[in-house]
Amino acid sequence: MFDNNAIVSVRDQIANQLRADIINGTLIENTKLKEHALAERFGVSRGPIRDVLLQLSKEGLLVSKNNCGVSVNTAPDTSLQPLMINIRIDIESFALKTIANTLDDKDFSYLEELLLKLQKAFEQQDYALVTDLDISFHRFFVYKAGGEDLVNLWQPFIYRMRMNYKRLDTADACIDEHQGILNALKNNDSKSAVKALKANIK
Amino acid sequence: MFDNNAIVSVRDQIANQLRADIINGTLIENTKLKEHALAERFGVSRGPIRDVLLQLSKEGLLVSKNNCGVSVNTAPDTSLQPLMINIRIDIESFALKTIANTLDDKDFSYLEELLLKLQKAFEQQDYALVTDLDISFHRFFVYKAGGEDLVNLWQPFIYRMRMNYKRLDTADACIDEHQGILNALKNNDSKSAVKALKANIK
DNA sequence: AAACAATAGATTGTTAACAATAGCCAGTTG
DNA sequence: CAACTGGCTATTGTTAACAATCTATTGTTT
Repeated sequence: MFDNNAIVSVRDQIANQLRADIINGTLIENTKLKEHALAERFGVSRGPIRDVLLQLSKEGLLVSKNNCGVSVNTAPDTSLQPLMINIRIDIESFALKTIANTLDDKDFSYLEELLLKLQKAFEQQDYALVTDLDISFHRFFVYKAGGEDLVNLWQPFIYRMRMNYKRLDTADACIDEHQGILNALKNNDSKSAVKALKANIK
Repeated sequence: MFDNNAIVSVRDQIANQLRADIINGTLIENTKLKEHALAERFGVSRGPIRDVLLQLSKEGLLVSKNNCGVSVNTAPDTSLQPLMINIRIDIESFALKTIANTLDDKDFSYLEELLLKLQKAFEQQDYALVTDLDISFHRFFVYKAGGEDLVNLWQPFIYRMRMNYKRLDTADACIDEHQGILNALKNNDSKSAVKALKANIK
């Protein structure tokens, strides 16, 4: 996940693209996705496409009915939102507490760089990239604390939640909140980090 | 999920079988699963098998490395267990509170029947079935409260947790705990239901 | 005209052959 | 003797054709 080898499988590339389209609203709710059309779009056969659709269904972004194809899932019912927020906070607080005092300079510069890119993405109004970087920032903690394993449990929540608020905070607030988390980590102050996190998740 | 049509896709049948094998310990950690062998075992081609492996990887029961096949995942690190227990309780408490006062006789008799089967499975020492029925009991709440959507978020946690304790409680304790939840629901006492739930999850 | 049945088209589910890749073992070289 | 290169085998990744299923339309019947 955070190793040097930047090779990404065809499947993951397609999955990332479709995920982005759904989260950004390019693909609207209930849109039916046809395997053949997607295969043509990405220049592969239907096999890998089916893999991707299955994957995204497991993540909750798509819903699939037997022999009836898959379509873009509706945003989760708002009644679920408080629950999902709680769980995100549970997981990410756990992560922050776990990794506090274990980060080195390389980790910090990775996060700093992420925030710089985030700032730039805001300036260029590239909101797809904003979302991507935002998620990457949080994923870093989760991965550090619980590895691929915990990331797999955590990811569906964040993806599903993102379907609800297409509109993001103002740039300044978002950057500040993330910077708050990062600063607290630098000071080995996990309590403040969690506090900053809670301000960020809503 | 709980509708009459009992038709289950080939994919799901195979997935259920493999899941059971992993949770029950028939398939031990780090066992490498070969697509061709599985295809032969289940009498299908490699296509559906690949789908299943991808699905179970998303659930965390398997891990997959590019071009290197999939193998049975190790049980989650014990440091994650408190977190996972919390989240299960979060979700299932939410579910119990949500559905309290909404259940009808049909629901209750479904749950009663489940407990009867559970008792029988214990008597016959069919622990695979015990696990299955236990999970079904809890899934009922979660589905009622949040539909397929919430089930998808919840399921990976329960599967992953089940990898840790192969050994189940004694029959009596397990039945009693579930009966406690059911009784509280019948009395529309969601508070007691949650309390009984917390006793059950550990 | 409304309801039902049959048919045609489109779409997914499955299969088997083909291509690419990783791991392993032998043979070679310093 | 250790380390490396090369090819071989086993396994996964991909493809395109075929089978099964669903949707919609059209035609028939009452």
